[in-house]
Formats: sequence, structure tokens, C-alpha cells
Amino acid sequence: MQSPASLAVAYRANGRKLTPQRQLIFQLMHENETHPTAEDLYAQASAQMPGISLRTVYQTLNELAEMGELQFIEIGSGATRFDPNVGDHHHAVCDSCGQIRDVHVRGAATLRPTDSTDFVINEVGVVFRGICSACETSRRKGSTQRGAKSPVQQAKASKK
Amino acid sequence: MQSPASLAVAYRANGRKLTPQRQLIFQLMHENETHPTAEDLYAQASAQMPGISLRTVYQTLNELAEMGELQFIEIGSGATRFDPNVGDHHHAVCDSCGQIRDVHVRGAATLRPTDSTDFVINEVGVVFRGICSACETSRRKGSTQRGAKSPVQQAKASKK
DNA sequence: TGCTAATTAGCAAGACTTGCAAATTAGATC
DNA sequence: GATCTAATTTGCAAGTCTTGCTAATTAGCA
Ligand SMILES: [Mn+2]
Ligand SMILES: [Mn+2]
Ligand SMILES: [Zn+2]
Ligand SMILES: [Zn+2]
Repeated sequence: MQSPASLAVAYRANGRKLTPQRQLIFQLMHENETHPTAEDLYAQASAQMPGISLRTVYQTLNELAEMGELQFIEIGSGATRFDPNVGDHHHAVCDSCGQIRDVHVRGAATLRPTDSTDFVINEVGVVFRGICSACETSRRKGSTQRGAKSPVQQAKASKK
Repeated sequence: MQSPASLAVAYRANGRKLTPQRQLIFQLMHENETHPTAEDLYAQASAQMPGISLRTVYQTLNELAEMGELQFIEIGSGATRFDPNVGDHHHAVCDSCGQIRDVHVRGAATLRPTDSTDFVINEVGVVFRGICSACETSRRKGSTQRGAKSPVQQAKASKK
């Protein structure tokens, strides 16, 4: 699934209706590479469809996830991020700006624990945490780099 | 840091006090292999120290994280789970019961994205999702296994 | 053109976590 | 041991994110 055309098919297959709201959200989500939050999407959707509700955005995202059209990503920075790319890929998270970018990792799919052999693995996810080039650059230019905080701590601190 | 003895040192080093609450939480956390939530810990702590507040549990966990004594784990199932093990290890999450177990993965630390080379990596995390042996067993005994839901969907559904 | 089940919008409420301020206390000082 | 004070704990209000509920609306079908 990638084209809006087959979106109708996917929805019908699930006994669901193809509403303007659903079409818009699906479209916005595929135009967006940033792994946005529901709120992010809501803002974008509102611009093109004034009156659309945040509730509908959440509902649609949940449906699409159920239909296997997208995945949720939780990096512990508050709101859930969503990802229209359900193919084989992984993520690099910048601990400074929170950006999540797609990355590919050779051999990731075949990684296995050296212990816990009695566990049926359905999925392997790799997450890299670090600093993106943009943040690294601005950081060198004398920004106040304080003592190291864990990614989570940082995420939580930035909420304030 | 592992022993309660050095806990005092760690706290002092940070200009902090060694309170009974902090000692208890630290102890409980090291006795616990389940990657419990703050609420889980609060329940355990309350048993031994009636009157301790949930607020204090959260506060202490945050402090310990800042001090590098523990890490937070977010698997998208609601509450944050905490992990007293800050050493090199990874996790296997059961999509059925939510259990998180520690696993080791050979070569995980040296994994690198094949793309995004302009990213300074501080940490590599691997998460396996699947079904634990306990769930797999009970599942075979005719339990009602419904259609596949994503891990997150399942986590959210189980909240209701 | 009507019918009806599905969907939307709006708002209340739930789950988890943090802010705040008054009361308490660990640890230093005398 | 008694005193002092900054740090800590509590309790509760409030914040953030997400979902429950239901009246009004609408897509898709006859
Ligand atoms: Mn992605
Ligand atoms: Mn662990
Ligand atoms: Zn960055
Ligand atoms: Zn299980």
C-alpha cells in the first residue's frame, strides 16, 4: 500500500468507508518524513480541512495501524510518533533535537539473542541514539552544552 | 554501583541525602527483574513503608536516572518501565503479556546504519518483539487468538 | 432519492507524570 | 545531644497525551 488509489481498496476490504478525513490524513502522512505526532498531523490537516477534529486524527491513525498501513514509534519523548513506512528499516534518534530518521542496518533482521532461545521473535528493531549532524554543528559553535543527561531525562526536561 | 553501601556515596557525591525512601526504592529496584513501572514499585514500597508517596517514587527514579543508576525503557504500552541494569544488554518484549526480559546480542554495539553516516552514535539498542514461551504454551491450548494486531495496538487495547 | 450503518466532532474523562508549597527531616554545626 | 537549615517528602492540583461516549452527520448502497 502506498497509493491513495489502493487506499479505497484497503478500507473497503475492512468494511470501512473512504472519507475525506481519512484520505487527507493518509496523504499527509505519506508526504511526511518526520515521523510526526498526532498533534503535528492535526495541525497540517487543519490547514487543509478546517474543522477536522483531533479525535478523528487519532482514530484514523489507530485504524491505519490496525490495517497494517503504519506503525507507531515510541521513543519516550512524550507523544507517540507514527511512521508510514512499514518496510524493513530502523531509526536513529537525535538526543538533542528529537529528530527521528530512517536508517538501514545490514543483517538486523537476523539478529538473535545469545540467550532466551525460548522466545518466538516476530520483529527486530534497532534504535541508534546520538546527535545528528545539524545539532553537532551548532553545538560546536559555543552553545551551552551541559552535563550528560539520559535521552529520556532530556526528553522529559524539554517538556517543561 | 550495585551495592546499597555505595549508594550513600553516589548520593553524597551529588550533594544529596540518603533517605529511607531512597534506600528502599533502590533496594526494591535491584531485587526486581521485571522492569517494573513506577506504580509497580510504589505498590512494593508501600508494603514495606506505609505512607510513602507515589510522588517520591517518581522523584527518586528520576534522580537515579540522572545519576546514571538506572535507565528508562519505553515500549509503548503506557507507563515507563525502569531498568536497574545499565550495563550492555538488550530486550525482548512479549506482545502477549508485555513481559520484558533481558537478552544479550553479539555484535550489537558495533551495528551501524548503512546510510546516515553523519550521525554521532552514542548508543545502540535492539528490541525483539514476539511471544514468550509461557504465552506460546497457553496459546496452543485453544485460547482465542484473534487477528494480528500491532504490538502498540495490543498494548493500547489491553489498557481498556 | 432515501436508508442506515459507519464516521465525525466535541467534550468529558482516564492514565501517567510533574509542579507546587507546606510540613518534615538528614546531616552539618556547636 | 540540641540546633539549624537546606534538602526532601507529601498531598494535591494541574499538565500532557489519548480514549470513551454520544448526538449529529455522511458514505455507500438500494
Ligand atoms: Mn521510519
Ligand atoms: Mn533490562
Ligand atoms: Zn539533532
Ligand atoms: Zn508473554
